[in-house]
Amino acid sequence: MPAVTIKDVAREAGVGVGTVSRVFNRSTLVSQETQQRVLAAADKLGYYPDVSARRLVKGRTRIIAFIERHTPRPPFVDAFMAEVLRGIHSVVIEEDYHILIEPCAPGEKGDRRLLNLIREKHADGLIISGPRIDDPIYRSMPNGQIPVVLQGYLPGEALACVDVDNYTGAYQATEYLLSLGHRRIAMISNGPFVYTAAEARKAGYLAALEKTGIEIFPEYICEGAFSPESGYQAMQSLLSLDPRPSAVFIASDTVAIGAIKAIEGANLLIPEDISIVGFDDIAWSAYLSPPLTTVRLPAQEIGEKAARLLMNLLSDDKTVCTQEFLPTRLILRGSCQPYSDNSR
Amino acid sequence: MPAVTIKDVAREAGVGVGTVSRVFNRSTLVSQETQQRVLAAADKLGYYPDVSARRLVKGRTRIIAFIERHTPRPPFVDAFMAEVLRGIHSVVIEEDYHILIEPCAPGEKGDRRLLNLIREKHADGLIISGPRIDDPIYRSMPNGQIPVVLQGYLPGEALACVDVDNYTGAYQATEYLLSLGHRRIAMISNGPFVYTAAEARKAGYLAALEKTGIEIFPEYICEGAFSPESGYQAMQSLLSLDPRPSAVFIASDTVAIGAIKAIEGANLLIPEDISIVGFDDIAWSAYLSPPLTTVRLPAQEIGEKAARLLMNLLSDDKTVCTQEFLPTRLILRGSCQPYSDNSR
DNA sequence: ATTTGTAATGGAAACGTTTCCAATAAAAAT
DNA sequence: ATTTTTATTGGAAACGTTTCCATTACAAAT
Repeated sequence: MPAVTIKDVAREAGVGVGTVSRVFNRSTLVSQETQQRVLAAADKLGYYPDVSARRLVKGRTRIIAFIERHTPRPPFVDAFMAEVLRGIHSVVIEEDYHILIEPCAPGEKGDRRLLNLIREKHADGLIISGPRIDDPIYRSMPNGQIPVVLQGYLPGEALACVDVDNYTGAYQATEYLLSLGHRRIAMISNGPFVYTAAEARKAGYLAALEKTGIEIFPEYICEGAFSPESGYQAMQSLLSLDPRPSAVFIASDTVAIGAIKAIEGANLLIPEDISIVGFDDIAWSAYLSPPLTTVRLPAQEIGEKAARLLMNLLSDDKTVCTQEFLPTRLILRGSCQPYSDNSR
Repeated sequence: MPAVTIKDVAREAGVGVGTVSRVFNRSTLVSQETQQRVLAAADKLGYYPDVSARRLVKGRTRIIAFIERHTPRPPFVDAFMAEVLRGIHSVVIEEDYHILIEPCAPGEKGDRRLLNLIREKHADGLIISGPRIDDPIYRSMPNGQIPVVLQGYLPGEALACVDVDNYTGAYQATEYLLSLGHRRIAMISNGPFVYTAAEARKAGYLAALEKTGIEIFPEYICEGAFSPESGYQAMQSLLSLDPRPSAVFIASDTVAIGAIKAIEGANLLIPEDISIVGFDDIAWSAYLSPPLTTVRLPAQEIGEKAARLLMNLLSDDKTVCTQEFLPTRLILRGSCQPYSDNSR
């Protein structure tokens, strides 16, 4: 059974192909009566326009690509990413766009895949997630060829982007620990500092300490790697320090879970011996014991904003390339308490 | 700057368009020499074949759609889903396929979206995730129009599918609790029983009990709803029972987290007062306290298998519609202990 | 010398739309 | 009555590929 095309419908309805096309594009310049006839014919024949043909002639795909540009290992794992995706989807669906997901880890292969995506015109626009400071791709990208919005932030690039305000989030978390009287405050990053989010959170942490005039110990700053395991490791090294920190700001709840394990393993109590503030407010955080005080980020909203921005760039190109930073919120739960000298 | 097409390359290289096309399709019937010339010309002009045009003439998109057919609420949230997606991606990328993600919740809108996806030829094949028993869509799907593999299982449908062996997983989990001497074993499902996975896990649980000849209390069977919150609720109702269960099989780690909270809230200890077995082995499970004994499922492998199956269906249509059920593995950790009469 | 076979190539047709231009009919303005 | 405008419509051209068929050149076989 060969596919039924627009010509079949035209013949059936006794009209020209142009008219059929106009009907299906909700063009107003076709009389009520023929419109009925065309629709009836299409229905009878079971006609649906072929999206590939439409794309060819229109030069538009109505597809946006979501580029996962994280390190080779965890492309989709992040529950955060899933929520962002949900946000994106909820807005593009309104405009009848579709989403292509493309994990393109930095490196020869991923770079080529990303570039080809643009050059072969797979999508009309890109949302790039998880940018790294050391990523040279933005320079080699066919310039201005395709609208891009960064989900994240890249200093120095004139790209539209939406991100959570990592700096302020970290600043407030640290400030909160300071307000509880803590002075030996360590930090474990969510991931390597080549990720701008990790860097920004560290900067917020440092700024809060500096403002209070507290000396900064380099050994108090550890690098996580997105996993509980990395948090476990980092916390162990922190616990071996003398004096050990009385509080730790951990820039990822997932990493924090491993860190908590390490603390328990050392027979220390949270928050009695060590206070903890996390970051992300994943679904599980409220159910840890004690419930984790953490920085909540509007994951879905980030996706929505990014998508909305991209939609704007796609419809009228005179849109300026905005940079939006969405506010976080510190969620107080049970993993912190005022400083008291419980350390050795 | 108008896009450079195959004609430009042909002119530049002094050959016909057919030849250029052949070069780019790695056809062997073109001499080494012209091949060089064409490639050089293409490189000079910066030519890349337009994917839409190619799709139109080939009648193939080289896109597969991943259909999220869960209930309206949580389309992407599941970390499990993310891993499956990763598995899918890792195999389709080898064949130069792309992935479209399409949350199509059951209902008028989602149904139409799913159907249009097929009828407008957005993709060559479908992987449908999260099937529900009560989903009528499979009957209204353009029959045999498009290769489909189910990520999950739907009894009675002659569809290719790959799923985890939920039944056996649940059976083994329950059997384990029985072997520890427990007799009052409750269960909380991962989600509503219209989801085949939830149903199968319940069946496995029941079968284990029946085999041991244990009376089944309907009040011991609770319905979760994918969230920690739902687990919290369910466990509270379980704890109010008299006698309360000495062990609970919870068919989702995420749900289990909420349940654990409820147990702690009642000032009971795991595993001293209640033993717990979860399901899924999410990243956090090993870091709970006590570490959660749970049923691990090969999430990524499911994605790989499903994708591989779909690739087969796409390449030669004589492939039979296989049904694969991947084995689970019970991971013993610290949330269970032999039965002792700690209950009131 | 002629025929046959093979490898390489050019170019038209086809894929299924949209869009533009011309044509027609009807209505309005002169 | 004639011209101008407006509302519909038909259909050719275009979008950028692939594929098929015909052609050419040349080697091999007769």
